Amino acid sequence: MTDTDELLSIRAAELYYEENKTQDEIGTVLRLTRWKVGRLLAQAKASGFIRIEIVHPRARRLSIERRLRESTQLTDAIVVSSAGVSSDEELQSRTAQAAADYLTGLRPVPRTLGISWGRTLHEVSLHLAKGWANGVNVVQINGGVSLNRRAGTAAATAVTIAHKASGAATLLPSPAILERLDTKRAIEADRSVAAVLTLGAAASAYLFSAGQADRNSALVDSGYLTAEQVAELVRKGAVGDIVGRYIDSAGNIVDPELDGRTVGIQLEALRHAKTAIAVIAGGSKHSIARAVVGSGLCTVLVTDEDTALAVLGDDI
Amino acid sequence: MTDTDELLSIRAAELYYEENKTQDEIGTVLRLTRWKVGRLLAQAKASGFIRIEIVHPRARRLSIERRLRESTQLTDAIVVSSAGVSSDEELQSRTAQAAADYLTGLRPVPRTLGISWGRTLHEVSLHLAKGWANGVNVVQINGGVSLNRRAGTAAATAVTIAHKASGAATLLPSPAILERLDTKRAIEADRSVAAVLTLGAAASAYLFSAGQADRNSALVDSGYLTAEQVAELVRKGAVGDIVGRYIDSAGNIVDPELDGRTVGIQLEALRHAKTAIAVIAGGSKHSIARAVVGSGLCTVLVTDEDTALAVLGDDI
DNA sequence: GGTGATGTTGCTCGTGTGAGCATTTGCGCA
DNA sequence: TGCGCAAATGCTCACACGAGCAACATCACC
Repeated sequence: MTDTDELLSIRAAELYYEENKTQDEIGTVLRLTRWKVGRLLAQAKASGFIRIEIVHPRARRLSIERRLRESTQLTDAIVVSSAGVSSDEELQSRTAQAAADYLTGLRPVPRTLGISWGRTLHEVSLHLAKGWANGVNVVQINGGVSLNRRAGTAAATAVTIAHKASGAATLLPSPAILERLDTKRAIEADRSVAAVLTLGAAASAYLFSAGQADRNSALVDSGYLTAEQVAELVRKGAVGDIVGRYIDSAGNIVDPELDGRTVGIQLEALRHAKTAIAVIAGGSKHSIARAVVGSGLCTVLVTDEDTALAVLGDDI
Repeated sequence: MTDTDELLSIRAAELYYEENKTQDEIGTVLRLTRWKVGRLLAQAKASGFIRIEIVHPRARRLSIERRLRESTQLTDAIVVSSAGVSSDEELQSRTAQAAADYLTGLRPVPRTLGISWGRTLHEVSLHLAKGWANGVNVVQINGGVSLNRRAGTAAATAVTIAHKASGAATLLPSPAILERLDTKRAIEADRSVAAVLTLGAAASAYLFSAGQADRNSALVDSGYLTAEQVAELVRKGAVGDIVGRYIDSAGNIVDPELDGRTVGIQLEALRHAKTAIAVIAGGSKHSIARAVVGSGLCTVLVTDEDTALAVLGDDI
């Protein structure tokens, strides 16, 4: 009997959702009472036969957001739908848009916003509307001025975000990673750098992205690391980087020596921050997203549906 | 204003469809009146942002079926949903199932059912339930007894369909295509063959599939044609075959000489039949499906969603 | 075969929602 | 500035629908 009922529920669902018939009409067609039809439809829904998707670049997955808030220590989660998305680029664009939206609606409005840099953050800056806030000062929290032709992207990101909020941008005039520890100590000791780091460590909110640990990493692209060095980090357990610092799946620094040569705020500053917004999207960033959320590096996660499910452990 | 409205309609849709909130509740959250929310939802639906799919192996696409009935001369159309289908095999299986269902529900129950043979038809025979009808006699309408190890599939199909309907199967003891015209004439003249052909030409209903014109054709597979011969047929405009006869996109015989050596009922028998059910599924059969429907070779089409859209000319 | 437990069916009632209409708002144009 | 038109808004009404309940069928078990 259950088998016939299942088939009937499908026939009913077709008439209900595709043909917009009333349950009563469906009852007439299928020779059922109107209540039976209602129950069949409820059954079809409960069995997951009815899939309702909101196909729109700005659609979100509220149910996943709720699950994230409930099963992690995140105070907030923004999950963009991946319905109808083919490319990773589109996914990143959607996520960046969502991050811009979130930032715009953030209350209280941060006085100082600490930001990292990268493709994702840059896209966020472009998606922000002019006047998204009034008087937010932006400060870079990790090094990374131009080593290559990508010149100025990091700076442009900070300046754009600040400019669109009628605020000022404070840049961190330092490479991301230095070759020698004492050089790093020296540059950190420099007043112009130290002041920025102090400012960054005391920001009222943070906005940062994450990099995956592979040859496509932004740090490799920018010339701070070689593909081989990253491969070695992966061998040591690295899943990706946050503000230039490589972490393993437990959120721990993978290579203390390398980390010592990395310029930027400490991860602890993020861990203790009241508002730390991580923007992470794309299939290659599932592991790092998991590590970031799992180890409490952010209070807010802005991501795509698939990454969110990976964080929740729903994928296999 | 339209832009904000679009965004609002998405937010409303999320709350309505994902969170099962009432329009009134949504109004409270978004600071809108309950009527505005209703209008936003209607707008979201009208704009196609809300996609409702019935994910089930036996789900059909009634709207496409209706369009087919309206814009072609088909008396009936069965279109199975391709939602959640990954492989062509699954699509064919779903379509075969639907064909079996249709045949079971066919009224008046045919006294004699003319059938072709092939992978698809064989699958239909397997999907038919025992006792799907009572006393239907099955007759093969085109030649094709075993030339290779696939031995007996054609016969098995006919016998299975007949057996499950407590009827008898009449096999056509002839190859599909003969090498010489006079051999074909001779075999046709043989009483045992002629009787079957006469019976087949007078069947009360037909059930047949179609083959695509490429190297994967069943006729190539069975050894009746070489891949080169098929390629030559394609050059002449062939899009596929029906009951062993290759036709072009207009439904005309492509190669009269070859057709003269093909044993089976004439296409005209199908064109004039009261009930001619074509079962055609899979991405490679779009053209042949189009040709069959366009040239009136069937009165009923059982197919998959994508093929149906191709027949309607919705693809590009 | 009787009896209780469980699931199914038919129904009442209240609520959510869409159609249709009155009213207001916004906007172009004189 | 004022007028007229169109679009958006607020509302009434009717109705489709789900929750909850009573009656009934079904089945296991004594």
